[in-house]
Formats: sequence, C-alpha cells, structure tokens
Amino acid sequence: MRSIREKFHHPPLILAALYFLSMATTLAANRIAERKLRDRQVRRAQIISAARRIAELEGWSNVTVRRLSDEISYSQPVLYAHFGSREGILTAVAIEGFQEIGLALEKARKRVKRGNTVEAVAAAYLEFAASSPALYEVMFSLSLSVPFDDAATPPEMRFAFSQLLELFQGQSSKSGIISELFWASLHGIAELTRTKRFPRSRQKERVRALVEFFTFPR
Amino acid sequence: MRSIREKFHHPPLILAALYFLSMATTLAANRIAERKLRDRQVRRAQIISAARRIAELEGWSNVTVRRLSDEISYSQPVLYAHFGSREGILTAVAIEGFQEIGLALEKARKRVKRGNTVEAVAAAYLEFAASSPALYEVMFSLSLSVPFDDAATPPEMRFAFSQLLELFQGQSSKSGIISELFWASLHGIAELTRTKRFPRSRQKERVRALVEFFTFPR
DNA sequence: CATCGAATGTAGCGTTGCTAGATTTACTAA
DNA sequence: TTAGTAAATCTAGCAACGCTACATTCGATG
Repeated sequence: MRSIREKFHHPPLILAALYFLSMATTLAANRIAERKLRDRQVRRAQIISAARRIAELEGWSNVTVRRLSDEISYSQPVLYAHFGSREGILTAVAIEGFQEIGLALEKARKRVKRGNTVEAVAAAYLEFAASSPALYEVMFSLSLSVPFDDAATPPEMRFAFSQLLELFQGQSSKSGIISELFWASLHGIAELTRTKRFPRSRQKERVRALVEFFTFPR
Repeated sequence: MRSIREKFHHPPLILAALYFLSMATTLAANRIAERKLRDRQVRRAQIISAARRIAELEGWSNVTVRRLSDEISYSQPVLYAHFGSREGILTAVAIEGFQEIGLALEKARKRVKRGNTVEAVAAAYLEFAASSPALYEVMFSLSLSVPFDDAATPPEMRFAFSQLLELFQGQSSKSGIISELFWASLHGIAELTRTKRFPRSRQKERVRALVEFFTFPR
C-alpha cells in the first residue's frame, strides 16, 4: 500500500503553504459558524421576547406567527426553522417562565434568614403569577406537558419545583406530599385569582391562612 | 266619537263565529310556538352534548363550528342563531359543568352522616375533575369569566361555590377565607393532575393530607 | 291558493398555522 | 476576480378556521 506522500508527491513548500491556508480558512469558517450561531440565538430570543410582550399586552390569541414574523422583520418560515410550530414557541416561553419562577423562589428562600421562609416563598410565587399573568398562564395551559418526574421533563421545571420541595424537606415523613399540596394551593390561588374568581382584595388574608396551615410544628 | 260597534256593524252571529275562530287559531299558534321552543331547546342541548363529547374524546381544538354543525346535521348559521359565537357554546358547556359539580358536591355533603364531610366533598370534587377533564378544563379556561361575587355571575357558579362555603360555615371567624383556600387547593390538585404534573398514583395520600389540614379542631 | 315572515342553506370573506418551491445570499474554490 | 454551491430566506399558496351577507326554502295565515 502506497503512502499518500508517494501518491501525491509535492514539494514541501507547497505542502506547507496549503497547510497554513487550510488552517486560515478553517479558523475563518469557525468564526463565521460562531457568528451564525450567535445570530440564531439572538433571533430566537427576539421571537420569545416578542411573544411574551404581545401575550402580556394583548393576550395569547394575538400571538400569531405572522405577527411575530412582522415583529422580528423576517418571513414566517424563519420562525419554523427555529421552533417547529407555534406551540413550540409557546413551549419555549413556558420554559423560560419556569426558569424565572425557579430563580425567584430560590432567591426568596435563601434571602430570608429569620422570619417565615414558607411565607416568603408563597409571596414570591403569587407575586410572580400576578405580575406576569400571561406567562404564568402558558406555563400551565400547555397540553404537551410531560409528567413532572419524567426523564423528558425540562430541568427548568424540575428546578422550580425543587425549590418548593426543599421547603419541607425532612420536616415530616410525608414532606413530598406536603410539598405537592403546598404547590397545588399556590397554583389554585394564582389561577383563581388570574381568572377573576377570587377578588385580589383578600389576597393577603389568603396568604396568611395558607402560611398558617403549612408552618410546622402545628 | 262613534263606537266601534257603530263603525263596523255586523250581526251578532258573525261576531261570535269570528271570536271562536280567533280563539282556535290563537290556541293553534300557541301550540306551534311551544313546539318550536321545544325544538330549539332540543337542538341547543344537542349542540352542547356534541361539544362535550368531542371535547372529551378529541380535545377542545377539535370542537369546531363546522364539526358541530355536521354532528347535528344543520348548517353553521344555525349554531350562531343559538349561541352568538363559538365561545358562547363553550360558555354554555362550562355553565352546565358548574351546575353538575354543584349538584355532585351537594350530594356528597348531604349524604355523609357520620364520617368526614370535608373528605367526602374533596373526593367528589376531584372525582368530577378526573372523570370529565375536558369539561373541567373549559370551566376554568374561559377568559370571559366574571368576578365570582359579581351580580352577573351565573347562579350555577355561585351554587357550586356555596357548597364549599357551607362546609366551614361558622367554624371559624375566617370561614370565608378557609373556603377559598379549600377550593384553591382542590383546584390546584385537579389542575396539576389534569396537566400531568402530579402522578395519579399518590392522589389518595394527597387527599388524606388535605383533609387533615382542613378538618377542625386542629 | 297566495302571501309573507321565519327558518335554513349556500357561498364567501378574512385570518390562521403551516409548507413547497423559487430566489436570493453568503461562502468556497479555481 | 469569478464561477459554482450550499445555506438562508422569501413568495405564494393550501386547507381549515370563525363568522356572516345573502339567497332560498318552508310553513303558518288570511
């Protein structure tokens, strides 16, 4: 078997030149690829941001693919290159929402030294839901939701729920159930408030009663 | 001023005949009008029923006006004569849902003589939500919802919530708040279960813990 | 039987999510 | 520089949607 050197026999100088040239083009190609990736991410963020803004101001029904493509000054198919469907866009927004509420709950939980941690987290949760109702809505209205302890569950979701889990960790033999119940109560309050079933006026009393229930020892 | 008798002077016999004739036609017209009203109500019920069936089997996105008009073998405009819009149909279904859950809760509350009433009502609530997920979904996903203690609130809604209110009536100074919290917890559990955030497997434990929280004296 | 209003259907408008194919743009290589 | 190629982007259109103006049919009435 003949070597490559033998098969294509060039003077060393030319080989070296070709080497540097290829290195140069490779580096340039890398830089270009990186820039393209950055552009993609920027556009992706623009789409998500526009969707959130329109949803909060005019409701999710006004978040159409055409409207979004207008907002970012691209044609519709570009959106489908980023997210496979309209639902894909909503999913991306929802995941961003889970990340944000997770961080907000973590912050509330860690910041409070003395005083009631449960109360701080509850307040942070309801504050999040009240200040971004459309975002909160899409986080829970998505039918494509996977089971929460599934392997396919986005880590942002798990992180958010883990903040509630840690609140009651080890306080009871049923801390898992307690956490679920706490979450359900918060979600119920948030949702019934958002859909105007609960008047906002009594919100403080509701939180106070809720905290009383979930503060141990009973 | 001349009397009518004077103006249109007919022999008494003719007047009597006209009288009976008009009575007969009036009665016939009444019967016809009643039949038309019945037909209307039957069709209205058919529409609502078809909407519920399709929603439970294939989801609300498959409940289109064309599909419904197919199901009842009428053209689309007929649906718009009954309900002003697609949303009107969903609202009618939702109200039917509130009526049914109200009756189910009342039944659970009154049937239980000894044993925990709170537990019976909680179980009935979650059973309703689990057995008709699409119905439960539309009851709370409607954005046109009016405030719950508003004058425009449908009586079916108020009746349903009143069943929860009476559970804690007079048991505490804050029985109103307690009721709201109880409802929120149930709604949160129902919703997080429906959207697959909670596994159904631990539902019994959740209910047990919930009942423990809301059973007095503490 | 003729009439006239109510009931119902036909057909179409504007908008939606989505996509196939044309076209332009941006990079590579001679 | 220039030709060629692959990626990026747009144009244009489909089917289905909610909804409605208008034509048509039907049925009660005089």
